[in-house]
Amino acid sequence: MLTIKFIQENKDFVIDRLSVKKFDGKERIEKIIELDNERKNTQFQLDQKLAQLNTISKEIGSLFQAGKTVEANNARQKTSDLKDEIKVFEQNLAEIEKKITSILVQIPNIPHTSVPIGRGAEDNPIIRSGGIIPQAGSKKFPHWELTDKYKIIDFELGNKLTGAGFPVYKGKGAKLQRALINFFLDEAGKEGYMEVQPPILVNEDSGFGTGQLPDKEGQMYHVGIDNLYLIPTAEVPVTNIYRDVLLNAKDFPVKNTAYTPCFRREAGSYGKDVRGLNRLHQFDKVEIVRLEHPSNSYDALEQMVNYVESLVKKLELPYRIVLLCGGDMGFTSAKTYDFEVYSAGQDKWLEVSSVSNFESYQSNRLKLRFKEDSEKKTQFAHTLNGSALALPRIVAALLENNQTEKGIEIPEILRKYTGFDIID
RNA sequence: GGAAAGAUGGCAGAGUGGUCUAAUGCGGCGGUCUUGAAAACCGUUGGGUGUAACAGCCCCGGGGGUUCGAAUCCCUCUCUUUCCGCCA
Repeated sequence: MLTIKFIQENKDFVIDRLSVKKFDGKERIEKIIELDNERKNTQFQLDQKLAQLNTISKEIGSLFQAGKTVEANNARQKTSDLKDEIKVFEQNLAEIEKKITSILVQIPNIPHTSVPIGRGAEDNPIIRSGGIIPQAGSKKFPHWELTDKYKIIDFELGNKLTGAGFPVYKGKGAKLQRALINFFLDEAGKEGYMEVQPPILVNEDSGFGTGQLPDKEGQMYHVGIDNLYLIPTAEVPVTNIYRDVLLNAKDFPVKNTAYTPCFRREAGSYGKDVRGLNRLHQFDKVEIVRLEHPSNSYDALEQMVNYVESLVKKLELPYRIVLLCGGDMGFTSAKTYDFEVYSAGQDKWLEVSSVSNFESYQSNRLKLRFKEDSEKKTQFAHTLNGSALALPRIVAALLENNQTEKGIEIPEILRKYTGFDIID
């Protein structure tokens, strides 16, 4: 979430930038400023009362030790009013703080000044593209027909075991999954990301830290009996490794990567887009997470985009990189690039990665700070992350683009991971 | 799942109701000495809030309570360790 200090000092700027995200924040911003002033005032009065009580208590202590019991007991009488007043201030303060937080978590991150204005996906500028879109010659089948034909992914079986959106990968289909995961992790390792294997269930604090809770609760599967959530992305556990951590400026960059299954309820999604591998409840993803000094986070974002680009190039997929406009951005992000690959069987661009800079929006929630050697004050670190990459749509594109009469050709780079050249 | 013990500063560890604004040791930082280093000695050493800067206030696992006063007593939750049970 945004810091109150920043809101206090940049009120009009914040309101203006929020409007780029199609968020009308004027009323809430003004309310927060008002409440924060009230908070300071209440805190000050409470502190004064506490100071008085501390003084009296010390006096009573020394009176008792000096054996002056009568005076001590007299002094004790005086504290009762003081304690009542303290109680009132404490209650008021708690109420004000609760109100502030409840409004603050409703306010999205403000987009970076380089984010274009726009309403939705149709307004996202294409930054770069590459690869060769297969020419329409022979008929290209959608992947759900290919997975059936070669018996590599069984959607019906998943329905039986769990429900829609939980496919079973079989034979070369399963091996392809494993190959992609290993390929992505190896590449991330070469790029300097340390591999971690986090839990895939997280607690409420973690969900809050990265911004899934409280608002997007319905997007996550919840294990009620233990009050834990299945992660929608490795971003959640990996970023929360650094919750309540105080780093040194020298520690940057901190680079982690993780493979995890991801679970999303996708409540409200239905229709054509959910066919086959396009939208699943459980899928595999390798994520990269990076912590940065604020002065370097936008360079880091470009580096991450270049890295993800290198992956789709190595997989020989036709791709394009779009910069999300204000209206299409996520709640917590300050700037996001999406990667889309072209999938010939559906004649569609499929989103396979989203790379974002959250600036200090997450670290404020996480209390993820750092300190310069020369300075006493701590600052919030910047957090960034990106998919590198999400598997299902990569698999869909590979199947649809690489289909031939003989079968599905595996890209050169993956062959040492799969152990086979063709799915037939 | 049952029983017991425990959770204190970067680490180790004392403190069981009133100079605890937490002893001591290690580590870190600065200095003296030295050609340089080590050793020794001296000093220093967290976070939050707040302020122009001080002051003040809060933090001894989390939350609540008792008391004029809580690291210390009570309740509760979480976690750790040991033993038992179960078990990949």
